[in-house]
Amino acid sequence: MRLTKEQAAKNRQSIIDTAGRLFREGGFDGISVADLMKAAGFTHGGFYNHFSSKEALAAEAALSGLQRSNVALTEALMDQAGSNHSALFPFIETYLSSAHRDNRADGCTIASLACDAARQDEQVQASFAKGIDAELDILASYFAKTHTEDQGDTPTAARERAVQMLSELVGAVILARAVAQANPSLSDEILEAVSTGFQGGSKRGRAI
Amino acid sequence: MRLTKEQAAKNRQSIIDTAGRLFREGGFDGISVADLMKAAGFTHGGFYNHFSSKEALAAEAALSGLQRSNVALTEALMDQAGSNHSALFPFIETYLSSAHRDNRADGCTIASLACDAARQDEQVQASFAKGIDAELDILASYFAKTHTEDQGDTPTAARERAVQMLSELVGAVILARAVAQANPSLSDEILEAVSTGFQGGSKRGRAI
DNA sequence: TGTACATCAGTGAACGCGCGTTCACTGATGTAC
DNA sequence: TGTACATCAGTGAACGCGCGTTCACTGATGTAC
Repeated sequence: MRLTKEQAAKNRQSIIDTAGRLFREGGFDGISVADLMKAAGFTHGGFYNHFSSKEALAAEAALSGLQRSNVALTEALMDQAGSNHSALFPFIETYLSSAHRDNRADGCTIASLACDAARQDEQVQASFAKGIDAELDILASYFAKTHTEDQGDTPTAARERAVQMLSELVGAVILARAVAQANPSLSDEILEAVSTGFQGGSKRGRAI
Repeated sequence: MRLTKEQAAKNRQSIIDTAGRLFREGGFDGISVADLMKAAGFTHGGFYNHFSSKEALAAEAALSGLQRSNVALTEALMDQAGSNHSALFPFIETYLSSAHRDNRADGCTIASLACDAARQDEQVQASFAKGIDAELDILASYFAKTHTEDQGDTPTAARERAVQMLSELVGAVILARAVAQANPSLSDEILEAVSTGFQGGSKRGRAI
């Protein structure tokens, strides 16, 4: 039953993609290797032909998920580069939507798995470090470009704002998810309050 | 070997406290009932004399940990009520310290377990909803009291600011922990950037 | 207050179960000649 | 280009292990009379 190299590589990527979805949904410990392989359309015995351990797959799946989001963010910011309004608005609105809160499998890898990452080994944390650092660079370069004249963002200040914004977005989605089943109105309130803050409706003057 | 009612109640609380520490450290799935009971000084067989399931203990431990933090926060804000500077500064500094990042067991229950809460049953989420809502009320009433004259915070705006601040603080600690082992300088940068924002050093005018 | 019995927190062995990982095997692909 | 053999992705049974939970048992406490 040996497969072509291309097919084997496709299957490997399919396992990584499926793992990404299922890990985001249920956590690294919430899905077994056997169920994971089944979901990808294989039996579990072949797993170790592709990965040295479940943890190694976790690191690859995390990196893949983070990079996919970063590519999408970069494209979204380029699409609207010439627009009057902030190109970040649609991204923020989507990120803080109830749809994103309610669909972990297809959502942000950071919001789903960052808590677990604190307890995983260095391989997994290295994926998060790479993905988060890249996302911060994307956001910082956007801030540096769009705000140089009127708000005087130095590269340092732009990076600081990127860290602050990512922290707030990630925190909001995590909080909203933590209470979603028991208190849906609190969950909605969290998403809306943070969204309002970024829309410039807040007294804190945090309009983008 | 029957114990006095007081001793039994003490033992029960001891299990809850130990569970809180170990759950924050390793996640709800990261510690077994047997190890948990051992850490509390008992054999595992007696567990079900106190709790109907591991999940029920998780809900109790989460609520207990959240309430403890809320009591501490309330006291900290009262202690400094007459001060010139914001009474929140010390809280924020402690929250965003590397000591807090590196000691999950004794730290904030939200920052440690909120991601996992999204995947737990409604009992656990109810604990988070109760604890988070209470913390938001504490912060909001602080904002409403200290900023009424000069910044015109309505109760609604105060609550919004509470949600935004808690999201950013929780998000920052989670991000910092996710990359701590693989990229310590990125981890430090995250804590410092968010701390700087709250100190009013940012261009975003977010001074408390 | 004293006695007899029910209660129940604790012990430690045992339960079934699912986990991550290993293994012998299959057979089409890849490669050396 | 054709043939012979090595490679390796996939299969499915099996491994040891730790998990959450249950159980029979112990014996001091709590309670009814």
